[in-house]
Amino acid sequence: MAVTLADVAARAGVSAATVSRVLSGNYPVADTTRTRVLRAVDDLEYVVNGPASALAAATSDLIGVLVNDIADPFFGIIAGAVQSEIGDGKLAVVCNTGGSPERELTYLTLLQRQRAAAVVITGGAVDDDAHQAALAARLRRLSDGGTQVVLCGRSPLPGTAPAGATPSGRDTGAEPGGIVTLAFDNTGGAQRLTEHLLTLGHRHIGCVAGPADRTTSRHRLEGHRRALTARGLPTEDERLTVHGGAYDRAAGYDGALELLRRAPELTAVLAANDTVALGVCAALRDQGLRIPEDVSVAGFDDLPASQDAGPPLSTVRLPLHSAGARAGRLAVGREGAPPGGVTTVRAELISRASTAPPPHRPSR
Amino acid sequence: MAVTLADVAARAGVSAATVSRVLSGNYPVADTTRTRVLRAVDDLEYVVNGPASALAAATSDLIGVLVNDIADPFFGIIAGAVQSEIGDGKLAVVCNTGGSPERELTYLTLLQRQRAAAVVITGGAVDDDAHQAALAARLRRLSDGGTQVVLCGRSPLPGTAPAGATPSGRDTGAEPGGIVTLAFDNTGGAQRLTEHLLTLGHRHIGCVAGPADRTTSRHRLEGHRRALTARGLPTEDERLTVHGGAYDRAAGYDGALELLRRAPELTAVLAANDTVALGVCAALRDQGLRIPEDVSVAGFDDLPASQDAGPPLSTVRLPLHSAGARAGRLAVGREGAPPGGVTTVRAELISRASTAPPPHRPSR
DNA sequence: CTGTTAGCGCCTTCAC
DNA sequence: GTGAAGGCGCTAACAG
Repeated sequence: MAVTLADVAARAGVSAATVSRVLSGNYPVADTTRTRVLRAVDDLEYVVNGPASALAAATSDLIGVLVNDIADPFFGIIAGAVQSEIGDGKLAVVCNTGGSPERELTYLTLLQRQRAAAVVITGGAVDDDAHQAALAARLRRLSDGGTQVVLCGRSPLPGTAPAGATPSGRDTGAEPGGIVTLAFDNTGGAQRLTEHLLTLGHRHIGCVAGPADRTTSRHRLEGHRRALTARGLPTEDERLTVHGGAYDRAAGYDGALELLRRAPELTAVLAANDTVALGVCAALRDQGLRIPEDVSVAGFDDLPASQDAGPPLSTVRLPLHSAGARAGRLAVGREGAPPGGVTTVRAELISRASTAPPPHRPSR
Repeated sequence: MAVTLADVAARAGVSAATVSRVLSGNYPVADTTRTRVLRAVDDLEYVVNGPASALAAATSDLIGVLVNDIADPFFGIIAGAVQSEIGDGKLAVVCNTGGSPERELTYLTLLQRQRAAAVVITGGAVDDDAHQAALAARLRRLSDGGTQVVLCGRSPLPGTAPAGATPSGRDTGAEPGGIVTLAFDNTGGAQRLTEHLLTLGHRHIGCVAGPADRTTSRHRLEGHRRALTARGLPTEDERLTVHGGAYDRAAGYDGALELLRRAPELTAVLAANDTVALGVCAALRDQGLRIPEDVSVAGFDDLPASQDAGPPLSTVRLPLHSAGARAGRLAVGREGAPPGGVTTVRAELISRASTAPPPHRPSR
């Protein structure tokens, strides 16, 4: 039905092999024949059959990108950056996992089925050994099958990337097909954020953390506690921390109300991320509290919208675009893997109007 | 190298055809053989070879989604909704065109090469007859090749979807493989937004419109002018309208400054969309103007961030999620095409704190 | 219900 | 520099 290589060959008066060679370009062909073939291609509006070519060549130009939620700019920015770096001939297959480990595995199977050239997995993982192991197994199989695997914004898989170079000096992470990791410094960022609040004078800091079963949540909380401990302050986890069901605005809203109920004396709230922080702000305002005069609020990620929020959010900037771009380059082999296969990208404190010193006397 | 159907067949003691039948499920197979095959599949960790299967069956489970910028929540929301409706076995290939018509065509070729099952094109088009024609031609070819084409948030292509049912009563848009369009009512939405401003008492309304060569920009401006004309007011296009180079914050910032220079008496600014509006707000604030006391600002789209902006934006809500979901269902044939192949989805006025009556006396 | 037989369209050694 | 031929892994008629 559709026009095939053979049709083009017939029209150009050459063999199918020649047409193939002209099209792939990686083989010497006489200039005169080349132009003749190209004209035939044009006349017939021939378009290569991807599946057939992938089958014969045992390669594909599909690159999978796994994200929790493409509607969330956090992931959108990373995905866009990945795509901008993989080149014009490659196609980015974006898969929304919704944060579900099962869907993550399902999509990886689908991508393996497509013989994807690479897979970029973004965002934090579910903090569960069984799932981590299942994931690691599948990723190793993908990697063995020639698919380049890149983790972006997630800690290295256990047992996948050796910690540092091996005794022999080989950095195993750099071998082609190895699993490369670009981790975000969630712990360090959160620590600096809490220090910022402590320096402002806050002593009653609530946390609306992310879902309890996510590594990102755990790491950010860890940074928070570290800052507290470093100053010899108690952490009061159980009372001052609530876990939301998701990283969304509603979780922030509900979490803030719960926090206020438990600890009306608090003067600052640390949110799981910027989106959650906006929900926190909304809840506080609805309770008649001013930000930052009565309560300070801080987010995480520094999404573009955060600078235009009311008030602009203090937060921790993650270099989402550059990390995604680097992940894209790693995926297509345009950049070598870092030594050990793992790099951690720094998170930078951004101080804006949503944080300020606490009120002199508890206003409530 | 990788395990194939034949390997599974050998291990299960059946023929390759039987394995294929078990896996695709659309053919009667004895229960005992089925389980035996399934166990072999499991033992060998077999994963179907997508390209081979696509080649043999002449179908693919790839669905292309063309967006201007996946980092923009406008497109992220639509893309996410599309993906949520296409089903678990289908893969969404998200392509960032960056608004460039050339890249749009390039990606369509790539998708045609993959023999994509469907293609969803989102967002406005470039307002250029040549490009529109080239696009229409390529889409028709895709459509003829069995790819379902869906336009989401874009006006119907000229000469593609007949206006209404044909005289004979056939609604050509409903035939499988036809090009389906879900258009946004940009004109109506903008008209209502300007009416809102006029009702508040504004008489000097500036526009920071989108790029001049985009249909979306044109349609929104048209709505604005219509509202003006309906009240017998002059439009003053050349002086009160500036076109940004993109739909981004910087365009809003620069556009607002330019507008202020040209028409310091203005009391309201209509932005191309919410993101642009945030830039406008930033510029106005930097000039010492209060929103909405000195100047009102309105956006378009009602992105999630808009309700949390400072101040919350008055805007026009576009049902991005439901439109994307519908586009997804249309793409996979889970929903029939509307009569004539075209539907326009309504845009709803959302009034928030960024718009208010103008100051009594021009404050400047 | 299951096995056999042809291709699907292209790439890639081999010869010429 | 170009052609001929085989096979990539799977599906879809046919038989049985």
